[in-house]
Amino acid sequence: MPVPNDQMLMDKVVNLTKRRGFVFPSVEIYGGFRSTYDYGPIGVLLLRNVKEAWWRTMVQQRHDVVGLDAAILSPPQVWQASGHLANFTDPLVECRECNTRHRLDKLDDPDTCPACGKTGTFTEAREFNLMFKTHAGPVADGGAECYLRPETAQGMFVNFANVLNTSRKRPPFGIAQIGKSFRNEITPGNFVFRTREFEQMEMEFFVPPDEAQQWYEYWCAQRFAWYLELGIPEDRLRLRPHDDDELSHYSSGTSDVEYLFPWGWDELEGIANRGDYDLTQHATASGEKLDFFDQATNERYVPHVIEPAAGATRPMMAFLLAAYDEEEVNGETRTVLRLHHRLAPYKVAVLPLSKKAELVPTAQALFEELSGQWMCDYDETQAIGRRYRRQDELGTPYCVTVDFDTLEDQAVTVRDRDTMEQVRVPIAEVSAHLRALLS
RNA sequence: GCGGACGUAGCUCAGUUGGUAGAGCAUCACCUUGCCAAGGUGAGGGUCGCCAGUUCGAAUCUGGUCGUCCGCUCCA
Repeated sequence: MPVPNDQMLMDKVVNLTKRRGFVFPSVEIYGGFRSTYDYGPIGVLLLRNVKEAWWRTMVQQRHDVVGLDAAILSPPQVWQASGHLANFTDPLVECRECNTRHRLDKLDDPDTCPACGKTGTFTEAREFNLMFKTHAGPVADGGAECYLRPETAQGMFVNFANVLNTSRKRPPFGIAQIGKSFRNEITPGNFVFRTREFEQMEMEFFVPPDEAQQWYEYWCAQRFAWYLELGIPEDRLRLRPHDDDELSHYSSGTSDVEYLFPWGWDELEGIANRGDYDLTQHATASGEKLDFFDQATNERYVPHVIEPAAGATRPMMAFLLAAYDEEEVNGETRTVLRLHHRLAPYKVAVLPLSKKAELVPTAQALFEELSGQWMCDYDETQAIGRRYRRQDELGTPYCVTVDFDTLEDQAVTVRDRDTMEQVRVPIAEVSAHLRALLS
């Protein structure tokens, strides 16, 4: 039965993630800490799989993209050059009359509230810098000031020359990175959708200037297809070009991949044409040459950049919401996460039909063998039907059951999560059988 | 941050006019069963978000604080 994509679904999924150890609100024993979440035993597997699926398509399966893992702490010069110090600071005022908040720099009349039309009701303007500032070294004086990165992208720009000189790549080529970023969001919320500490999956693709538009279109299509391939239904996914007035300070063109969340369309990923903005800014600020000399054409140019920038936890949420399903089986509700096998926390669960002594050693040996290839679960408690339900809720695509016949025929039952069908497979062939299914 | 609503076991909730906490499900152990949330017997788990105050006495009243949700705003 289709589950309506509404607040009820959101509640069910959030509830499931807490109940089954996907996500916990941080530091609950101290009352919680706003806008931070911890990923539990199951959630850490799912989140890693989302990141691994991204890395696989963006780095592993490409000849033209290499990886990077840059530092989170960075000095003010980087953010001065990138424009974040100037553009990530919003002067905000609040209307005392109608309790709305506005960006002072976007108001036509700095004294009149656009919401209620009253004049002179604003509070003093307050600066909201979205970057976390801290101090490197033991003394917290001005000279030691540094920032937690608000995006991973600058690590790629700052290392552009390093990568160019060591990787034997030339435009068009990309640098990809997965890592934590930090933004002092005014209002976090919607579970893990907007948090102050979050994980990004970003790739900067450096291209000859005259190829920028075609690569921009290429990456829009490529990224859109990625979500479809991993199980997001087409009617809940769209590519939306930004209007001119919502473009970031660095972008000359941006499209968002959006998912139809229970609260409406919202962003999973942005694909931006950053032009030569970043490399030029860093070249000017640092005095280093950040360009490319093309021997074939005898031309020197500053590459333009196409940037697909995704969150990690937003897609994770979208995959969970899209995978959540309920169906009626024997008068009971069966909750099942129909996650793509590449995303499923556990690929296989090994379940001895009984925990009687004669079945356990065989089951455990099989578990040991399969665990060498995949993240597997092992469960011998309670009735078999209940254990299938537990695995269904975690999205485990295959269950392998060792039963009393196994002792005779040296074969086990492989049960499919989606169809609930079972096939008998000789123990010696289980590994290869599953490998084919999970490829 | 401002405005509104809310905060009792892992989950869903009871808790009467203030008298010092209960149920179902879940978890764990044992018995029974043996392929789709079976049955039985037990067990663990809550200073009622936290801190003060009023009171002989507060989960129940008051204040503060933390957190959650919605709106304003921001964004991967």
